Amino acid sequence: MNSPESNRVAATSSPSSSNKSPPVQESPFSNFLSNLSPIKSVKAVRYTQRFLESNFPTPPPVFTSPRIDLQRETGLLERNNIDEEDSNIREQCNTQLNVAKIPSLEKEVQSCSPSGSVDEYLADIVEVDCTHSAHKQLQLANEVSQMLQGGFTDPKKTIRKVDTVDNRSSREARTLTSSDQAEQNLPLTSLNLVDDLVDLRNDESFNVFLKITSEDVNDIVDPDVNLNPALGAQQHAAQIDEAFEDSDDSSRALPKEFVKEANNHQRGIRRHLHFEAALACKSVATGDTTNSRASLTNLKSLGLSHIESRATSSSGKAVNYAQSRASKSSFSPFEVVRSTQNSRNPVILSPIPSGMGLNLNSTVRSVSLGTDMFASKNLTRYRNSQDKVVRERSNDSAEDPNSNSISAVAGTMYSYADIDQQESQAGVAASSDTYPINSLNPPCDSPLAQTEQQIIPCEGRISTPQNADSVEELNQESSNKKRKRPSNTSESHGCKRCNCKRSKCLKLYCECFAAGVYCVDSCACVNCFNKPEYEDTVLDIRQQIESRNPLAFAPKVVKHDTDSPAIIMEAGNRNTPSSARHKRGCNCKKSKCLKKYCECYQANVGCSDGCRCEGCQNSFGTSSECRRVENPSHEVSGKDGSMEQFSPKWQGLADIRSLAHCSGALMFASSNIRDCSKVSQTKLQRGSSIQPQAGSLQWNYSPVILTPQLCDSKGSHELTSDSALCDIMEDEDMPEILKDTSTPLKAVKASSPNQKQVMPPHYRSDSQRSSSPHGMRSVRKFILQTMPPFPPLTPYSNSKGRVNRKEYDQKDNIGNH
DNA sequence: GAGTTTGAAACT
DNA sequence: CAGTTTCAAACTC
Repeated sequence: MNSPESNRVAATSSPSSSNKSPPVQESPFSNFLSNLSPIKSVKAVRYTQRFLESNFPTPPPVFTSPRIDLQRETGLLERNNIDEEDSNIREQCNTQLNVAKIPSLEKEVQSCSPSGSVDEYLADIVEVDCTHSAHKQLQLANEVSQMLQGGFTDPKKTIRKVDTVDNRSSREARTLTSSDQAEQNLPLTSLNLVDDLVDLRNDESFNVFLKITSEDVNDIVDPDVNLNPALGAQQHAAQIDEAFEDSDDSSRALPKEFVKEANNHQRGIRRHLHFEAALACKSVATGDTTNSRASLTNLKSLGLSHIESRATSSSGKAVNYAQSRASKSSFSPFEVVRSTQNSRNPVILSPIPSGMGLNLNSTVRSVSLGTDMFASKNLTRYRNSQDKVVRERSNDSAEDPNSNSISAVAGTMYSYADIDQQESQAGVAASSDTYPINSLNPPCDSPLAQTEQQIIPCEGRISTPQNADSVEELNQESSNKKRKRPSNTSESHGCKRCNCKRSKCLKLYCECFAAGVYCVDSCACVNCFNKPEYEDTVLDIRQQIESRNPLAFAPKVVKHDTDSPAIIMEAGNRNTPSSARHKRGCNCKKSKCLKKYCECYQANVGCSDGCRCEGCQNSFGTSSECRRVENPSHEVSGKDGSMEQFSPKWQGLADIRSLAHCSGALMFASSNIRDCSKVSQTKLQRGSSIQPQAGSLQWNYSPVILTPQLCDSKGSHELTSDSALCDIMEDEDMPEILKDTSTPLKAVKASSPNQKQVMPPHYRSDSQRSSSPHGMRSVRKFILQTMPPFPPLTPYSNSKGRVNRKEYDQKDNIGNH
């Protein structure tokens, strides 16, 4: 093999310990994984410790030693904050028992946050959340559960360590970690541990443990449910639903739909999460802990809620708090997770399900989140699920959206997750469906899929009821689609299913890999290494690819930023996102950009000057008058000189977006960004009532069409605000990386920074907003996520660019009028 | 379902 | 950086 990965593997020669080899392949990768296993071990140890600490306020004194030893063994020094976290956990354990303090605690955490800017921005959200302590309480419990769940990625070695310390603790730790069935498949050295875990499931003590974890919550979760791998997702949902009904806390009672939806959703998200977690771990392994805040930013860009940001910004206090709350949580995360782990699907089950998209790939990797990152992820997941539930509930009650935002139920999601790979796949599709959009092209399939996944993963999980329905349909269908790529259906359902034969799904040829998701069982790929078991390999390959092209995993389609709420509103009926453009542009020769060979066409975006296509007849984006203004000649004869005046903007925008993704970590480092977020938030709120719809592009960098309204006074107003934002962002603290206009195409020549400044809060699921008043809040989160993408292209972020922008708008107005 | 076409990705 | 090869999706029959 000449492939990079093969070379790498060769370089790292260690005896293959893999008991689980890829379908056909033997295992150079196993060796690779084995070499990387220490990283996992460290991570697992840490989380195990956390778990123990949270459930046992006085952790075994010996416990720290193994960890330290492990660190030494692995040579990982990224644990600088472990002690800090430990102290935080202990400290919080003493105070967290009081549920009433939860809201205040979070606030406190915020105040303590070094980041300041972001935290401040989030503060208002917290306040809202605090008003609903009941939901919050449940939320925290779920968060803890999820965190615990996600934290134990590689329990095997960790458990070993723990066993030596404390049998009881280790036992419990196992329970937690055993949740991942996938682990059994991992080519890790401590395989025997897996067996123990399996046995543990049937062990009485295990049930006891589960019971203990759930006692505080009135035994909401039935251990049997969780332990029964055969249970279908609906069964789990039903059982959990019963649990809720039984719960004394009315706030915990959730509609079954919520649970089911959450379940489906979770499964869908799972694929995405793998990478995230892996990336986080990878970052940790690299020892880059200098910019946890930036990492947090990345997470946010992936859809993290403000909770996460709080947690991370506060040096993981929030997380620790959540963990400490684990014992108190109404839902035992472990239980839930365990049920998932018992599922048949070894591959899909991810120790660290995360709701984030892959954009972490580029961003997270560069900046290690360390422990905080995982915690943040978990929190994010949890919160998203909560949002989802809340939203559904709000449909019935139409109450304050914000208040619901934190209601806790999310934790239940995991109990349903991953009955098997098929379901998992369906879940992915579901998650995709949940993405904003009325997908003409479901997120996962179109080139946008990548973008969507990267940006909205978490958001997408907040699915609307109809999404849940579609999810169920997908689940049913998925079983029949396995190993067969459904013609035109995979895309329609927003689920990526590759068919790779020779790339091992470790190249961008693979849609799954390119989209930053793991392949699922329904994929027809051969010798696939794009699976959680090989996350190290995947991450390594990804790094290699990114080393060649930092934007390789950036969204291929970027949206034009002029979409203010008003614009979005106006553009709601459009399905030809003229405002979106392909990052690099296509290079079509024969398809005339009228077939899906063309990435622009596939993404439902119009070609731009960045494209090098011949005989372009791309109809996307040309239907709108603005599009014609933008490129009068493009529609008929393809690109020509006439586009020049506008095309650079698009390209520049795209590039900026991409850069933002790659350097998203840097975003939050700047306090200015916070300001921008605020502004954007304002905009968003104004447009929160928008009914979006239309094409798949709407979400994410959704291609908002430049409608006449876009150009009118409203648009101008927005632009003005944007300009202000631009000024702010330009002036200070802009990381060089963001300033760097270099892109593969280097197309950002004269693009106006203003274009980018406008936050597109709407790429979030429009359906979500339309269906729920929560949309506003969601948008807010999204803003936090996406604000980073507006780095000023230094040379061009000047006033001139703004002028150009205005001119552009004026043209649009003229063209429309 | 097999074969062809196509263009992105990877390679040289 | 351009040309070539590889690859897998899209498409056709």
